[in-house]
Amino acid sequence: MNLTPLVQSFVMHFGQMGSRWGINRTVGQIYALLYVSERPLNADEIAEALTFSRSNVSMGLKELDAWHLTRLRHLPGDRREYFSAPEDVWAIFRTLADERRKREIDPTLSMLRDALLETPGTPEDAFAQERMRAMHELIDLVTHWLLDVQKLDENTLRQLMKLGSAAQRVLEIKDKLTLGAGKAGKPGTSARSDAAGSARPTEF
Amino acid sequence: MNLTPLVQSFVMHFGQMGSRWGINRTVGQIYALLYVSERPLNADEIAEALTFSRSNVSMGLKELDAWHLTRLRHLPGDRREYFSAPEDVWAIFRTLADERRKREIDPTLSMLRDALLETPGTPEDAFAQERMRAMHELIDLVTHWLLDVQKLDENTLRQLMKLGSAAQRVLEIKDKLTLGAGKAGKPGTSARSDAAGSARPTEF
DNA sequence: CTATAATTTCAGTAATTCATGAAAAATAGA
DNA sequence: TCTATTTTTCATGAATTACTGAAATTATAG
Repeated sequence: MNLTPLVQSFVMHFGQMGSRWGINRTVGQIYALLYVSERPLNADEIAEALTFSRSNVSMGLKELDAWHLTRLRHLPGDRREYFSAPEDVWAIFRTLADERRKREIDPTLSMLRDALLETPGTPEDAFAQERMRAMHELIDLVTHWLLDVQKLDENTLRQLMKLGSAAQRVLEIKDKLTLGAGKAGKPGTSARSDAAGSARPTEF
Repeated sequence: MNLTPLVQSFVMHFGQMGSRWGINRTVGQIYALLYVSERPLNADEIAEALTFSRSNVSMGLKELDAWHLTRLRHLPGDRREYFSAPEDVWAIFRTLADERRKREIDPTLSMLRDALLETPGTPEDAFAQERMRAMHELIDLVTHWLLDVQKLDENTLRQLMKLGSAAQRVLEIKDKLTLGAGKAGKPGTSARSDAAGSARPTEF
């Protein structure tokens, strides 16, 4: 297995960026290779293509598995394990968002919640707690919003994203429509429209 | 300067999470301390509070400055430099998003753009390039969307986020309104509504 | 301009993370 | 069950990153 220059540069890039993304070179390169491979690869093929030791590849695959970024399958008449990256880029995006949230956000939200339950003993504590409250509110809001957005199907998501900040306009439109709902709006539509002005519903 | 237990645990948490966020312990702790401090602190105070060497604090502050996460000021009659974290959490969020995009996304987008300009020499290259195209399209879409969203003011953003995935409903509402625009819609409003069905506008 | 205080740089060292090969464990066909 | 093959674990060394104290640089008050 020798890689074409195009694949080489893609793989190398993922290796180098790995450190900025919180994964190591090995893991980055393995993922990149699987992502652009048409067929699943076994660990030996990966080790050979990237000139990593077999054990290093094993560690890397384990790490990718922990991120739920690989699919494992067996080919008939071959007892080796074959790995591939899911093809659906939106699904990959969702997985990444989920995992990063779990690892990078949730622990902090949890810590902040605990801190906010404490009774401040000093004026400094009171100030610090107010800062933590502001941080918690923002993270909580953004996190839940992204969670909600993630639940949308690909087409709706595309539509929403192409809309960009024109969503602001949509909010204005919604307000207009809500105002007119008493006269002409449909009940199901107007019932939902109060979400913008009140607390976020726990579930959609 | 000795820290209260509440502030201690906040600072420690940022130190520990630092590695997952791509910053080191020192930088994380310094930022946490500044964030919950009512008044700006000078480097010696930070070094004492966190028991870091003075030079380590200097490095850490330099790093935070590179992230545009600190404000520097001078107090009258004191030639030392005093540091603080901006109070506006939304502004901090924007700054972080900008910096992470610059460091973690832009280089990859650039690499992908270059790769997509190449003429694939083999069937494997053609497949790999198609995968890169899919990745590029997704990252580009999400990145521009977040850029657009970031431009909204705090209140609009709050409103949008509280709306959550009910934004899907808003899209439906918009469609209804757009359909009815020929009869009742205002020109300025309906002119914007086609954004959802066409390419993303380059600027808002 | 000089003296002094404050900050930064940098070389050396400590600590952490990464990668390897050897050995152990697991898996599946015979 | 036994055996051959594949995968994982783990101790060790290599490489990278983080931290320190001393020296150099920069800034300011007089």
